[in-house]
Amino acid sequence: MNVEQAMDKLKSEGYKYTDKRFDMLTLFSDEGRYLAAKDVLESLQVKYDGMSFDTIYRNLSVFTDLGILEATELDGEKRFRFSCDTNDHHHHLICLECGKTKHIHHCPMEAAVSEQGFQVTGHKFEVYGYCEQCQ
Amino acid sequence: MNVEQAMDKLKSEGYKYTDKRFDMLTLFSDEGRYLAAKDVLESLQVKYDGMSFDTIYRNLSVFTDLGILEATELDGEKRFRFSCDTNDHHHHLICLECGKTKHIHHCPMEAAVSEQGFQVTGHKFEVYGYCEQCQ
DNA sequence: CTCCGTGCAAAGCGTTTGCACGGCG
DNA sequence: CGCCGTGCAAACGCTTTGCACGGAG
Repeated sequence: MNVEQAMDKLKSEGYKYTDKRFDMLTLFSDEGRYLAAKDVLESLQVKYDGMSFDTIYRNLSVFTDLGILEATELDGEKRFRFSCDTNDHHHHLICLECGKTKHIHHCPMEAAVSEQGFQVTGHKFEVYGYCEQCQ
Repeated sequence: MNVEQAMDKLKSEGYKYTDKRFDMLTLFSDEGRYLAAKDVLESLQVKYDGMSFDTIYRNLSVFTDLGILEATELDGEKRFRFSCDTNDHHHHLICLECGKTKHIHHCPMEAAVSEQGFQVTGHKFEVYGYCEQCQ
């Protein structure tokens, strides 16, 4: 998925084109890492003067609902990243400093769970630390 | 670790004995599952009329600092459970309804991470779903 | 012209903190 | 009798929501 495809998806679902949505998606596409709402605001308010959290949050929510972004939560803060190819199930190494990620192509679910009577609906495997630049 | 050992630890670290602390620890010991602050309040305010979140949060913080409780975060809410034996590294199946947990004795870290240049400081592997009773 | 997207403001939720008092040691 | 633990109240950070206006289609 790239920015154009994401905007197409928006339109096909009845959402309108706006420069701010385009710029938000471009930001996520360019960065390719987890960003918090405040990171998005910081980036966009350079260009848009009155830009506030409301629009950010509302659009993040729209994007996530449409599967354009994927979300995780760290230290009570939601973070979002451009959705990776969903056909390729994987997990992330996440840098606690800059939010950059690396893929982990090993999913522990296969080996881990042999529980009877527990209906699994989801799982989370994340490794935290510091990337080469941030150490 | 049991309640008595936990209270001893508190004393040895210079913290005082209070009924509320004892009851909080007893609750966590009895339940043996993840509880949110509001769950603790709900349980203790039956016995203590003016009981408020302040004490809960402050003591949860103390307990966690001393390693008596372990914490995780789910849906923007901190949850705590009586610390399992720390010698036995493991992860949890967590019921999204009642918070009950089962241990997963397989840790994915060994198999997963062969990244160069990434300094790993922590990891999280949790499986979510519904236990037999809550399905 | 009709809604959707937006900014503004205020509220929401879980959590944290300053203060003064009361109780443990 | 000193200091820690507590309740009260207020503030906090992040997020969500009601409202009215302006811009996309």
